[in-house]
Amino acid sequence: MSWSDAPVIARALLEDDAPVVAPRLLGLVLVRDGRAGRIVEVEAYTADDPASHSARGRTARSASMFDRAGTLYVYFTYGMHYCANVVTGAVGDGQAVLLRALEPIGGLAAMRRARPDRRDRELCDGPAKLCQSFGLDRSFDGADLCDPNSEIRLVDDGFERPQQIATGTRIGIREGRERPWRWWIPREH
DNA sequence: TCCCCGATTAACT
DNA sequence: GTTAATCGGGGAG
Repeated sequence: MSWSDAPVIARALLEDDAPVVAPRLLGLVLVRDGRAGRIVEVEAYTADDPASHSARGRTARSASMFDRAGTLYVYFTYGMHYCANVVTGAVGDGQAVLLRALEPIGGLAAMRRARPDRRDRELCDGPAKLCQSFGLDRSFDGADLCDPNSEIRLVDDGFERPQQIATGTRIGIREGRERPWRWWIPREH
């Protein structure tokens, strides 16, 4: 099945705690405006987690992180970058999975235009890079990834489950390092 | 109101 | 390995 006619995932797949959902997302496909990328690296964040934006309760920035599973949470950081998350759990939980890296599988031309002079493998190999390639900003915050008519969607193209999943410490955080809440599909090479 | 710093990236040495 | 870029969030006062 091609990603272009693949169905959106069932919301129930996301209605569990972020550390449970995160490895589940590996291999699924993010689709927006003719662009598609297979999820190859994720991190989990929860409300009782000092590294999470939801740790100190709901704020204007993190509000969508407390919405229902399948909501897209996009935040702005370092004065120039956006990062995208898939909200999980129940309404009010404040849990999400950060999309850290995708493998570009469709709409490469549009991605190259969004990130000129980069190698293809550098189009989506970072949380802010994938947002650049997909043109994501705060206007996408709150979108529903499980709505088949949504501008941005999460689909399952039948890709076989990854044979190997690696896990380890999350990147770029100070507190919460004892939680091995990063998962990725090891690069074939 | 002020001030510090970040779930990053790219361009250095 | 180090560091500048760049600015909004949110805690402190």
